[in-house]
Amino acid sequence: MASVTIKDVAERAGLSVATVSRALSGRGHVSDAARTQSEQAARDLGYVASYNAASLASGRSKNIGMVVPWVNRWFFSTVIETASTVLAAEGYDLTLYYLGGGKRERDLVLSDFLLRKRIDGMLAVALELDDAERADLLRVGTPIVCIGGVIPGVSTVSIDDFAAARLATEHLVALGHRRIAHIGWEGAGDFALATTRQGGYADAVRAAGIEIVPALIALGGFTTQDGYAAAKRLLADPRLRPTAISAASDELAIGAITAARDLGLDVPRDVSVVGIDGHDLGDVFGLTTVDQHVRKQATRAATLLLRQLGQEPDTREPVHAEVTVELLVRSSTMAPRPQRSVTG
Amino acid sequence: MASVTIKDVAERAGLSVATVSRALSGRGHVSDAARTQSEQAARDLGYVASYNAASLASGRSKNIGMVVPWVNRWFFSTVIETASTVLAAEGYDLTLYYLGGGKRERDLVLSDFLLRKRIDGMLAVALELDDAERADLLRVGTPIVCIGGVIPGVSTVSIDDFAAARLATEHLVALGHRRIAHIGWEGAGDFALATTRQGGYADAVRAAGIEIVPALIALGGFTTQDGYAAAKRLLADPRLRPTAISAASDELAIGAITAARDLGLDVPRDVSVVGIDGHDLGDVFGLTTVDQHVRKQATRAATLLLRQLGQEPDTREPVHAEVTVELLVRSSTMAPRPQRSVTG
DNA sequence: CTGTTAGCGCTTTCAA
DNA sequence: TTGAAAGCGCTAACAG
Repeated sequence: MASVTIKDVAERAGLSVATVSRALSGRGHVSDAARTQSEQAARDLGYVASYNAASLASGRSKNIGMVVPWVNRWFFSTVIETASTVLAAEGYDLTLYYLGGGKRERDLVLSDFLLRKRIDGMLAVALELDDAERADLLRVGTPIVCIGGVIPGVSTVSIDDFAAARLATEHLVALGHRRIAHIGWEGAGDFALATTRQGGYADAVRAAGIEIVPALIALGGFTTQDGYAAAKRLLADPRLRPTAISAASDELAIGAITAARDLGLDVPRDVSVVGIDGHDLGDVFGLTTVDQHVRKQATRAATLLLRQLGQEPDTREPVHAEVTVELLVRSSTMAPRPQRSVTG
Repeated sequence: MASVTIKDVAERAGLSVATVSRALSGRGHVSDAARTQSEQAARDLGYVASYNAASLASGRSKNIGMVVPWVNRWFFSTVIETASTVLAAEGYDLTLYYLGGGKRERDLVLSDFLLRKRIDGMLAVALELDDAERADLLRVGTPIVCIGGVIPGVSTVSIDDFAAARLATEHLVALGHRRIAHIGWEGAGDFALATTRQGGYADAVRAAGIEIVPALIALGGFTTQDGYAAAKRLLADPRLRPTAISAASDELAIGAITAARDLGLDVPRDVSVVGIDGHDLGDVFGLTTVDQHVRKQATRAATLLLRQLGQEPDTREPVHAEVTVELLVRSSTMAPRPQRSVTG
């Protein structure tokens, strides 16, 4: 337990503590001899530097904080895995701040945990802040990179949600669908409709000269279960019965496919379903989707954050990187069957 | 940036640094007056203690390390969310060590990251170690609690995997099934068959006087895709065609259900499927399963770890807590239809 | 290139 | 109950 310190290494190597520190950390110039001896001594003793001491002295903690509203959803767990891998390769730890609890937990994380100088930078995943929270965070001065959501004034990696949903919906329109439902969630912020997936759906529908039917828009949660419930409502009601569903995420879409099957409907013969994500399970469900290249987004975000850490605080500038999405056609979409009558 | 230190708080409160430290951390006795003043001054100044400095001085870091082989699988993400919530409530951060990369990343985590005195304790999720790795970890002396897997000599929260799989399979046997397939993965360790889900399956089958057909046992990966592929193989081959499938996890089971549907088979009329987990999606798929109460397991594990941190190092003793599983019957299982002929 | 010397911000004896 | 003082283990000027 009385762990071996840098002092022990220095003694064994016959060097000063400072030289060993330089040799092992790679900061400052050291002779090859000194480096070799230091490394040898460290290895002999099984020396592992204390992060805390190093952090305290240097102000750098080699730790990134990641704030997530969920872990148990594909987008988030994929971002976590990817970012973790990228960061670990550069010697960074990843401390996870899960906002899943209530308002109190959230406040605690935002006001306390993140300020304790434990992290060098922060990856904010789909984090929506009010003005006060945002101001608080910015004041701290730690570099932040957002992914899956935008915080004004902060570096961001994202896709064009509006365009992604429009693309998905346009695919349905191009196949000849006219009664297209949307399953999604409420957008946040003032310009929600202009920037969100719901907005993209509406835009594509309108552009096709189709009237928007509010009853065909089901806004709710994010989970597969929510998608299942929404689709069941939509598809079971003979007055609504869409020929296609444009879902705001693959999880919602998979729920919709399952609901359709449970109603005895064939996908895509009776109803087409398209999602957004590029979910790993898309293959199994034959899901046509708009791939948002999540791993690429996460890699970019982590890389960007790392780069900002390397820059002087005052040279850091908010960067916006947008990843291009891609339509991935599988077997959950096709042209609608000719309908006898359509009840509006 | 020039952040406010405990010294600033002490000055404003008109107290010594030592007293403020005691007041704010709750260690040692302080008068009510001193406590109130310290807290007030801290609030006024927006003081947040530096974890690093506190850690260095006290040896406690208020940080738990969690080692996971996956994030993007239900069991793991659920454990992460649950443990994170429990730990945060006690003021602990959670640093995630994802072992997803290759052998090199794994070694790095096990030999470096975990030894840097950044964590007070460790939650090891389904971590399988060889003897050398185990010895290394134990030598460090940080309290460890395992979940979803056992490390000899280390505190563990788990279920009885063997019994869970036997229960699932017995349920099929009781319904009258005789051709029961198993989809799972290779067990590790010497006593694999005696302690794993595959073993439990085999035991139930044998106990029913049914001969074990190796071709009905599909061992492979852990994902829904793997379950899908395995089931498709099993169900498409007329020489094999089981009337029921006992899957080692709900994800495999969901894959199996999807495969069955794609083959035009009705679940449960044509084939029954049972899983193990209590997956959130079980409802949507009507999946009969053996609920292993993951959130309860995770809560126990986190609580147990916290308790061990409170004990003197030499009073700590490995504890084994076993959570009871429960059969949850939904609509993916039923009695087999009378068969004309069975080709063996 | 290397050693000496101060701390980093906090906790914790030890006296008072 | 409180304060003074001595570190925790490391890094970062500053000389040499």
